[in-house]
Formats: sequence, C-alpha cells, structure tokens
Amino acid sequence: MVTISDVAKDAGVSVSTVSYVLSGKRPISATTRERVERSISSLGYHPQASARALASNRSSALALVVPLRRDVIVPVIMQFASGVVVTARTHDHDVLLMTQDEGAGGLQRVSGSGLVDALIVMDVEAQDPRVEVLRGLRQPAVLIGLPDDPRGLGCVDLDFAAAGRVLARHLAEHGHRALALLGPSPAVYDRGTSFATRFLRGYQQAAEEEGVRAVAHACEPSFAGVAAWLDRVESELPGLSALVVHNEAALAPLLSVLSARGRRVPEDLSVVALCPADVAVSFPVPLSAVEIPAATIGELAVEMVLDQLEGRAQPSVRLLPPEFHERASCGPAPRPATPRPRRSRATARMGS
Amino acid sequence: MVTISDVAKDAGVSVSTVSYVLSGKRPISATTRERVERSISSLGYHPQASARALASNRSSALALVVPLRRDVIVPVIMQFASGVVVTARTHDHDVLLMTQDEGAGGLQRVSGSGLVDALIVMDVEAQDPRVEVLRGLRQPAVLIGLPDDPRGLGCVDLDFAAAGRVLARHLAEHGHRALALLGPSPAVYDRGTSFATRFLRGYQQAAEEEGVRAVAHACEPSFAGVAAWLDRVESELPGLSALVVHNEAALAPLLSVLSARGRRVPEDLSVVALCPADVAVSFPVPLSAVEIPAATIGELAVEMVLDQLEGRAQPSVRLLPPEFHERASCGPAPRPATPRPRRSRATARMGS
DNA sequence: TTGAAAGCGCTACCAG
DNA sequence: CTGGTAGCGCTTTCAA
Repeated sequence: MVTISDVAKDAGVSVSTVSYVLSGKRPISATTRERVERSISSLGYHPQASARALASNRSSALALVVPLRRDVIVPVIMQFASGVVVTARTHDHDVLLMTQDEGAGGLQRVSGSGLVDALIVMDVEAQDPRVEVLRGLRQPAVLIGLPDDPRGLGCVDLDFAAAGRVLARHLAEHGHRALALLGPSPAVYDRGTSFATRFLRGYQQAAEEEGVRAVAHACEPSFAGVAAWLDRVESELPGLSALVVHNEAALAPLLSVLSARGRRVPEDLSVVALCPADVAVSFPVPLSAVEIPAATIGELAVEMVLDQLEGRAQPSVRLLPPEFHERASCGPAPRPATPRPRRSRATARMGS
Repeated sequence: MVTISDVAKDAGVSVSTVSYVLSGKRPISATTRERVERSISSLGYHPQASARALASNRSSALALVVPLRRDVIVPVIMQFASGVVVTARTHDHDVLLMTQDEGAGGLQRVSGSGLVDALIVMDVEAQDPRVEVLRGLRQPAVLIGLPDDPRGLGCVDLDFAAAGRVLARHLAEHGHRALALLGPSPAVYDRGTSFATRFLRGYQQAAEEEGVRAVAHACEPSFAGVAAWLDRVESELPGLSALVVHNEAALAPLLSVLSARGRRVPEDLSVVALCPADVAVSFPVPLSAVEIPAATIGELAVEMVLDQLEGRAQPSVRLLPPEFHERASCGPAPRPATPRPRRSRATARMGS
C-alpha cells in the first residue's frame, strides 16, 4: 500500500507538502505541485480515508436514512436517494445508507462513532421521536418532511398544502363544483404523517375559496378499497365530477374500477393526482398531475446540511412549490354548471 | 468527546483491556468486564470508527453500487438494497451507497482509500468493464448478475433460465400449444444484459422440450409498443393462447390493451409473468408469476462477500431457483388442443 | 513557499 | 488474565 510518505519521498518533498497539495489549504509553487502530482499518479496513491478522518475529525460522509415501509412510494425514494448521492459526490462526500428500522439508536451510533459529518433523514412524521434525538447530536441534520417542532433542524419538502390547493383550484377553474379527494390509506393518517394533513388542508382551503363542494376520505389502495371509496363519495356528493388522488398505489385500481363501471376519464369524470411523471403517463389516459420533485429535494437536502456543517447557514425550512403538468385526464365539468352561488359552503372532512 | 482512555481511567484498567472487552479477542474476568461496561455506558462512550479503522485496517463497511437507469425495476432494487443493509448490520457492517455512474473509477476510489472492506455491485452485464477492475481490487466483491467471465468474483442472481423454463412449461402443461414471450425493451438486449438472454434460452428450451410453438420479441413498455408487439405475435403465431411477460413496465399497458381489445384473461388468453408479488396482485386479475427474491439475493450477497473477506469461502456463483406463484391469470387453453405431435419443431427467436 | 513533528483514538503485539 | 506501548496514515501547528 502506497502512503503519503512514499509520495513525499518520490517527489523529494515533505509529507506536509504533499498533504497541502492535496487539500489546497496553502499555496504551493507550480513546480512543486507538478512534481507531487506526477508522483501521486505514477505511484497510484489514494489517501486513506480512515487516517484522514482521524486526523481531521471529518469523515466526508453523510448518513441517509430511508424508510422501508410498504406504503411509501418506492420510486420517489430512489429518485431522492440518487439526488442525495450524486450531489454528495459533487461535494466530495460519500453516503452511508441506513434504514428506518435502526431507529434513534442507529442515529446515535453513527453520530457518536463519527462515521458521518451530517445526517439526512427521510419520511419524518409530525411527532417523530427521532427529531429530539437529532437535535441532540453533534452533527447537523436535515429532515425530509416537516415535524411539528423543527427547531434546530433543517427541513425540506414539497409544499403539500400548495399542491392540494393547486389541484383543487385547477378543477374548480374547469367548472367542477363537486370534488372528492382520494387520500392515502388510513394508516398514513393514523401515523400522523404531516404531509397527508397538509395536502388535505390545502385542498379544503382552495375548495372553500372557490366555493365548491369537496369531500375527502382515506382509501385503501386495493380494488376493494377503491370501489368502496367510490361508492361512498358518489352517494355522499351528488353531482361529483372530479377526483383528486393523493395515493399513488390506488391510481391503477381506481382507473380500472372506473373503466369497469363505464365512467370515462375525462368525459364523465376528471381526475388529477399527486404522483411521479412516469406513473402519470403509464395509464391509457395520461394523468394531469403534480409531481414530487424528489431529485431536487435530495440535492437541496445535501446542500442545506453541508451549509449547516460549514457554518454557512442556519437550519431552515424549505417547502418547494408544486409543479403542475397538464395532461389528458382533466376536462370541463360534464353537465353545465348549476348557477354558481356567491359563496357556497364547502364541506370537506377526512373520515375513516 | 469521550475516548477509550477516559473509559480506562474511569474503570481503573488499561486501554488495552477496554479494547479487548469491546472486541472479545481475549479472555477478560467477569468483574473487570463488568466494571468496564459500566464505565462505557455511564460515560456514553462510542468507539471512533476512523481510529478503529486506521489501527485495524478494517472499515467495517461494504460498498453497494446500485443502477440508476430508467429501465430497471425500482422496487426490486429497493428490496435488494434493504436486504443488503439489514444483513450487513447483523454482521456489524455499514453500507456505503454508490451509484452506477461513478463507474470503474468510483470502485477504485473507495477501494483504494480503504473506505470499504468489500463491494457488492448490482446489475452487472455480460461484458461489464467493471468486472475486470473488480478482479484487480484488494477487497473481495460479489456481483448481482452473471458476467461472461466471473472468475475470481462471487455472483448471485435469480436463475433466469430456470424461470423462463418454469413459466413456459407451466403454460404447456395447461395445454397451451402456442406461446409468445414479451421481452424487455430492445435496449436491454442491445446492452448485452445477460439475464434477458438467459431467460429467453430457458423459455425456448422448455418450449422445445414440450413441443410447443413459441415466439419471442423485445417490447417497448408503452401502449404503442405493446399494441405493436401484440399485432406482430398474433399475426405470426395463429392459435396463440398464452403470453409470458418478462417486462414489468409493459404489464399495465398490456393488460389495458388486451381489455380494450376484448381479450379476457385468462379465458381468451393466459398470461404469466416475471415480476414482484405486489405488482402481480395490482391488476384486476392477479397474475400467476415468478418473483425475483430480491431481499434474499441481498442477504446472500452480503454473506458471500463477508465469507470471502474472512477467508471462509472462495468466490462462487449462486443462482437461486425461481418461485412460481399460481394466481388467476392462467387457465387452460381455450380451444381443445390440436392433436399433439410427438416432437414438433419449436420456433423461438428474438427479433428486433 | 516549505519542513518537522505532535498528535488524532484505537488495535494488537510483547511482556508479565 | 492484564498492562504498556508502538504504530496505523494523515492533518495541522509551529518554525524556518
């Protein structure tokens, strides 16, 4: 194994000079630098990560904690993780992959052992017990999600409230006067996952502002679940002409069930969703949808956490604006709109 | 920060004793061990990873290289990665996440810098340039996939040939005499990805043995691609009554197109696939399918690579047997089988 | 602009 | 069964 002193010897300089050539932390004459670099590549020298970390007290690694639950949208996780890894590499950092099930203890372990310089934690819930632990660590952290009390921690996420607003408003502007939100499975609400609630609030707020009737219910992502959900909202809301879907896994069953019942999209029923682009275009009629900018969130998380690490910035909360993509699943309301009241009461609630 | 000598002082023993308590590499009296452990937890001591790695020349980390291409099946990758991380943790190892795009240089970097003790590389192609690089590294490696020349490297993968055989044979046993294989997109074959070819060979072999007619064509996973594929095989193979799908992304379009054309599954056409269980059950008619045991492959990869690291085993190739799950998409051939020839010529080829 | 050398915290060898 | 201690390969301060 070739070490820094092998390089120093070969180049006829001191060890510290080689180190400074590598780090750029002090000026080096062009000729010296060149000699050193020649030796480095001719010897095939690679600085040893552990020695560097020990001496500098920096690991050049970030921890990334990903969820494993079955109700997460796997492709979104992957996009996000890719964004993190690629961005980390452009800042000369590596990524240590951890799973949710290591829990708070895992965070303490990697932090305490100095394995990483900073942490990025996905899928953080409103009352996540890990939040308090993260606040107590030596290393900075950025969360994907928005806990109730984010003090001291960076947060990045889609602005779910704005996403809910955008979708509801879009339907209202197409003349729809009665909307239904197909929400995530009940388990997601039970867990107190804040994004579901934020989306719902945005949806309700826009519906109210636009003066349209709107219901919302959680939905199990299966054929049976979707069928039951449909029965319920159709009986609950006569004149229903548009759906907002915040449940990726329910999309396929939903569209199957609709087609089986002879309800055409968008002629009979408009559908808009929050889902990745590739999912949106995987149906016979491409879905108008808001996307989760997962890769961007990943990049941003890395940049925020490194800014905190270098003292360039304080922890802050960043909610990214939703991007709506119009495709083919949203049309005008089928029946001429009934005379629009100046200010109708919006009804929106999230039942079980 | 609390160090090993703080613990030694607190417990009234030497640092080496603390070290040996931690590693268990030499006998320690019960009383000493207890005192040391008490000090460790009362001081909240965490051994520093970098110092340990420097002194022991072991990082206790594995590199995991995941693909980023759009034609990979993301959930399978995730299952696999989870299996790797969880298993690595049970063996006291962490996982460094790398992306495909770091290429051979990335492998050399993490290897040369001693960041990891071993490497696991996913999605390895028949003529993958990384194979030669991996062979030259100091650390052992295990590949997911099967390159043409795997000498010196461990390999784990599904036995794709057996999977192709199982599916074709299953259909033949249900009386189907004319089969079509809907393969991955042409890009996959062009890339020389060995799993596609292995699956195809197994399918062809079983068809020949069973004396059934069988065609095979690559297919773009889109509505247009699937429709064109269907037109082609139906005109090419009169009496076609069963499909084998080796293209997860094409499943949804395929089933939509079939339903739009009034072809019922399984009454008019039987369909079997190679896909994850959750995908198989996400359609109106649950698909009989072979699954990729991704989590198992991940576990196995970790165990194999650690066995190599510890000198407990030589690099070897392990192909896991396919597991077929009967669901609802496969029925008997619709028309009574034509008199079965003793040994008919099977036709199977993979056109563009 | 460069060199010398003191650690960083741990492991594992050598002694006892 | 336990202690002392020489490194592991690098960074960074102090000195020149």
